[in-house]
Amino acid sequence: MIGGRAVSLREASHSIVADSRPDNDGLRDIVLTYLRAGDDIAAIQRAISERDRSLAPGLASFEGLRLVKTDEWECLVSYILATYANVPRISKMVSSLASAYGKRIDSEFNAFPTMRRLREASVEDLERCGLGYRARYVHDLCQQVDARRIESMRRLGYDDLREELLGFPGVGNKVADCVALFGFGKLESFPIDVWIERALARMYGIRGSYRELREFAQDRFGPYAGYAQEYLYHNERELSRSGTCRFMRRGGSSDRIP
DNA sequence: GCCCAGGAGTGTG
DNA sequence: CACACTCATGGG
Repeated sequence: MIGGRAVSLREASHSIVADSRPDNDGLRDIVLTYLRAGDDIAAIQRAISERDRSLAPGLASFEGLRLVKTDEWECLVSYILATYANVPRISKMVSSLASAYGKRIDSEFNAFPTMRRLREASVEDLERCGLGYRARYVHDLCQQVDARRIESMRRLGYDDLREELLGFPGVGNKVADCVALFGFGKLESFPIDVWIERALARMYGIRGSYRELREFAQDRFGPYAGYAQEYLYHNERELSRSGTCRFMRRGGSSDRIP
């Protein structure tokens, strides 16, 4: 809401970023950093369209859909929790951890726990937060990661970052790519979950191992594959929920890359 | 009650 | 490397 008027995220981002009044600088930095307001969506969509003409017609309607840039530690733990769980439950696990170990912000909200604080939790403590078998992963992760480790990982390129993330307990291909994309801002990362598998099979008729699908996607979508993933993901979920589909199947001659 | 969830670890072929 | 099986639990 701006001035009591409902606006799109795109318009809100523009208004806040354009407003350089001193008392708005904090909010401006937050929007720039965490809502990626500096990303040139038009240029990104153009780059994706040039690589895959079949996506061009649908992309414009996703103009307001943005990637987020979250805290690396929070992102890492959250996606470890997200394995084999649905979204409402993931939210519940995160808020339970915050309630038990996070700094109190107000009567109904706690910040996500710091590494140091969460390290004090036993496996049993974490299970009481509803983590299930993920409690062991988070507990072991806390014993082998600290702020300096995360800091050093910020300087890595996508491939090296991915390898290091895969060394953490509870981190496989999909989680590593999600943390690389949303936590470390590697826009070439293309996380593949069940929805993306469905999208790639439906639209391109391909199936395969994680590596095969990832190489296909990165070759096809290029340095902004992460944005392409976000578009494909939401389109596939919309298709499942309401039957609407913004992207057509490939197959015509007009969408072929010369 | 039943089925599924924005998967990962482990063991085996 | 690819597959099958198991993992603990809440939501729909």
